[in-house]
Amino acid sequence: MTDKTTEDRAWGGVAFLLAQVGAYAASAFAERVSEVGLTPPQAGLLRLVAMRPGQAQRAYAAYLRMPPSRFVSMVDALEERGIVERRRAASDRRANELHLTDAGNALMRQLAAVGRAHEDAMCAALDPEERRSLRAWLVRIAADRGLTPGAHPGYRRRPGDDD
Amino acid sequence: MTDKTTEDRAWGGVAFLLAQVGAYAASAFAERVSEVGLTPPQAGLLRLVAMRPGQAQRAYAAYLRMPPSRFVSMVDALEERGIVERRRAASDRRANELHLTDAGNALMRQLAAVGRAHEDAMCAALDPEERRSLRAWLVRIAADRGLTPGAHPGYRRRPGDDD
DNA sequence: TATTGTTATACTCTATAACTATA
DNA sequence: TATAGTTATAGAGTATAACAATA
Repeated sequence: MTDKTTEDRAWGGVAFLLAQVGAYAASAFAERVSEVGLTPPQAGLLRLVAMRPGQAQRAYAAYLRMPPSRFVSMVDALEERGIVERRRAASDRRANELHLTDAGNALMRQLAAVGRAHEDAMCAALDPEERRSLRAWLVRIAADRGLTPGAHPGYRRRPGDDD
Repeated sequence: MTDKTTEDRAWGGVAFLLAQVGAYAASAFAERVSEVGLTPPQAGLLRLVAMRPGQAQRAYAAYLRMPPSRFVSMVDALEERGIVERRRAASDRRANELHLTDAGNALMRQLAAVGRAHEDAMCAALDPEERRSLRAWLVRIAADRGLTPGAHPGYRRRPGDDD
């Protein structure tokens, strides 16, 4: 079943390769962040709160396209570990604004290191110039397909909404 | 929360973009093949049986890295619809060899058309030369990371096995 | 009456492992 | 005793939708 001289054609087209390599990238990243005690969605939220602190939960949840039920338990876990903090909004006492604690900021730095290592591993087969071009094309495709910067859609999104 | 002039940096690195665009590619493909009444794994199996007919189930399952339990119900569904056929192997009567029926071959042609449409949509933002380069780099990355040609790992694979 | 956050429930998907028939 | 295929079961993860507090 495994030819040593696998035909190039067997790899399939760009779309299939994107799905395959993308799934691998997600899986490998999950493994790496688990060593810092985080799941990929948690890491995504951390990054988001670090970039734009003090927003209401629903804003983050909407941006990450995550249902509220899932989002709440995620914040619960991070708050129990003292990474993230909920603060009642003064203007609207229903809303919870999210902030990173000092521990959260420290974790963010670890997370950044993990991200760099992952990035380098994924791009190991490419030289710096190829790496830049690849990134530019991926951004172009993502924008063309109407994806949200920094938001991992996962598989839960209904395709066809904009396709 | 949504800047009109989103900073390029907000898209993240190559690894994140691969995961994001890859998830989208998988999701959009799932939507397309569902119009032909198939799930993505079913489409993958169909392609595999078309390429190498007459192998035992366990060979396909192993190649697709799919647990037997999941594989059996998948074949059940395809056989009930008369797309795929199980034949007892003469040499080893425990084994089931898989073959496409005429209907299966016809469906394969539809599937090929669906695949081409999907491929074109995913690459709409790229010119032909960029498209070729992108494919070559993705193949290089996939090979470098030890991925199997034509096999979609999904998220079920234990990362770290070869990372 | 609508909205923010929360909780409860029900459902889908998956792998694990027991089982059968051949070898 | 080991292996191909099958079936049963239990667990994780998810979304849907009911709920409480505030607007």
